[in-house]
Amino acid sequence: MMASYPPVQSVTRSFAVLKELNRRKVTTVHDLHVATGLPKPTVVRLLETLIDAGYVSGDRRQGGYQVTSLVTSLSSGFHGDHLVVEAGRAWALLLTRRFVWPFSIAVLDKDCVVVRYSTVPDSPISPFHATINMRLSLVSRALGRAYLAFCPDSERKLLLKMLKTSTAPEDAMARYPKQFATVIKTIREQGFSERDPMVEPKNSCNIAVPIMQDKRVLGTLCTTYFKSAMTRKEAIDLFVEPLQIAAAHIAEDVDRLQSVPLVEDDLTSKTG
Amino acid sequence: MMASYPPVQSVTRSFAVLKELNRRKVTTVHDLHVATGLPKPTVVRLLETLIDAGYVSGDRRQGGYQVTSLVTSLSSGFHGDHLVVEAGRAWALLLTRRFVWPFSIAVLDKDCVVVRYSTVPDSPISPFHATINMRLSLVSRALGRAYLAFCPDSERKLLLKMLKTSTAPEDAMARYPKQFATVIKTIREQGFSERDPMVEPKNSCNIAVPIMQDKRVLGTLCTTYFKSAMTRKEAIDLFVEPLQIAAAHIAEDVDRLQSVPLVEDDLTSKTG
DNA sequence: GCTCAAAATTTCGCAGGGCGAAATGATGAG
DNA sequence: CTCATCATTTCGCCCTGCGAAATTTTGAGC
Repeated sequence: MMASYPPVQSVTRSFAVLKELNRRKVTTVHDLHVATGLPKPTVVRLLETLIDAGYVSGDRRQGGYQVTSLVTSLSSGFHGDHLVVEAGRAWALLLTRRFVWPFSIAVLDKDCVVVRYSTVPDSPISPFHATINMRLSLVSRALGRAYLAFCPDSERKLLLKMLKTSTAPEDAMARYPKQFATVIKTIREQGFSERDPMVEPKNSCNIAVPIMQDKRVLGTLCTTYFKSAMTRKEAIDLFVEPLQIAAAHIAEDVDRLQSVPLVEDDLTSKTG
Repeated sequence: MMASYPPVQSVTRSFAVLKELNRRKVTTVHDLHVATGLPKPTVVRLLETLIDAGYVSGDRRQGGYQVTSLVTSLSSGFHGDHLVVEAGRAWALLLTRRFVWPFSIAVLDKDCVVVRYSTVPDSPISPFHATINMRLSLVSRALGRAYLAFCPDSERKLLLKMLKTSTAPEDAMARYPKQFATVIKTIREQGFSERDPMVEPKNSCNIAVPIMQDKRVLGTLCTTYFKSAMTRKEAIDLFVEPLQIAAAHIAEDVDRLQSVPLVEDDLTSKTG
């Protein structure tokens, strides 16, 4: 279809508002005004339309607005997510319930990773955190570095080859193979990755681990924390082990989903 | 907030279009025109806006239009789904991949069940099937009947008491306790439920099983098939066991998610 | 390859729907 | 109680979204 119309302005605006509402648990009119640049009467009008449609609830007295369960109708037709994301969602929620900090899952997409699941909206202490569908560098971001460090050598060589020609500023270190090899080596030794300290935001840091299956990386799992809330050492002591345990469980769940028979005679034929 | 504006027409329309796109894998302009009642130029204009925003892709030559992975940004803030839904999603997808027919998961909500997950968009052979967020009768629908039949006696008595005053036509049988008790007894004996044959659509049927935990029903899982594609006996032979096996796995996953320690010393203290 | 029904796309004049500055109201920190 | 700030409401205006009609495209059937 060759586009015959310009985008419908109020529709584009309403999706910007809804997307913003999905980024946190509760959002105010002011928050939406700031995030979208829309005049407040416009924000209110669109909010009221979303409330009328059932996708949003709340008002000022409740501290703001939030999405309702009905928003699942707006994405229920998309099931193309990786099995690792399907299997990992509940574990990420479990981690946020246990530790309160936000957790995310990312998968490889060409020469970067994409956040496919995030519990940012469920965490009351959310540093600026990659929102869902955000593409993150394999070179400078924790979620990406965990992928690069733990994927098979042949895959890493291929990815690094692609990254050498990348013009993205955050991929710059890929053009210094020796320096970056040291980074990769350190990550492999310690079993987890962290964001390049040169990359914004500077008030937070994150820790990521790979989700492995048969020496392949299915995806990566990470948390983010405020530097003001704990030291790096405290964060490592607190998060690395639970991240690794959860990653192992996610991998087990993927295994089971891929191999469990659903009929008794399938089981019989396998043991037969 | 007291509503100060009428809903923005084009916004309401665009969500109706997007919701419809989520109901199936691929949708045509004609399909959307029929489902929403909107004139085709209006449908095309809204579609182009959704494409421009990245939530939809495709065109006539691809057989129609479909939602993209970006729609997950429109619901990512909602995480209030029951753990049974989180745990069950991947299993439902697995079932559809294995059997091609659609599968759904529902949970209790007051005096009916609500479909919280459905693989209808992933199944090329989708009979009219309950879409996500649809409320279904406990009395006449398979997903609801499976709940009623297998929940604890005390809970069933309470639900039946509520249902006796229901004016919904599909709950009518709740007012004939003896007749309905026979239905419940049969379902318990055979281990699965089916939709009341008097309820539309008549060209399909479904089979549902409970997802049990400690004698409580966490939710229900079902499939739908065309009567023209197989006999009732063939459907029972094909689906009941896999449904029951998948339901057992889902329940196990819920158990593990609720109880697994994420730190080694938690594990130590438990075994200590 | 042609016909033709049906679906898809495009045009464009029009009017009313959506807009946002300004005004007013509500809230809560100090 | 004051007052800064956020929330809500008003309402005149204008340009955005509309949809009938026209045109184009598609593919089934022969």
